[in-house]
Amino acid sequence: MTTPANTQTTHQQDAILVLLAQIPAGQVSTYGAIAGAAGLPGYARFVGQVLRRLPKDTKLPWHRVINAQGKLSFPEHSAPFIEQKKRLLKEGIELINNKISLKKYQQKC
DNA sequence: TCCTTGACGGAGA
DNA sequence: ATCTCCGCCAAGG
Repeated sequence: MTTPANTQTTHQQDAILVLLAQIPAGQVSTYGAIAGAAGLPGYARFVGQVLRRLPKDTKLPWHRVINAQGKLSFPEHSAPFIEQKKRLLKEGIELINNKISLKKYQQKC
């Protein structure tokens, strides 16, 4: 076989994508929570990098991932911010002052 | 190989 | 509750 060099992070990336697909509509998760669930505590930033690399036409619910503060990790005037907020509202997630109540919407499982 | 960047998180003022 | 600073880790220049 050809030397499978980079397997470690690649495998973890796949785990992150799987967890992302696990998030049901109407609920959200945080970068840190996904990282921890993937067995990578403290890798919140890495999760962000993985999502950033997702293709524009991905079927994965990337919009259900927010930061630990319950807010969207995009500038309020940016296009992705508007798009994410739009999708969340469409799923029945309530944003109060551009903030989401993790208490109510964060996936517990 | 070193420095900078980034869809983060948490503590402090 | 808002803002700033520091620590975290991987990827890119």
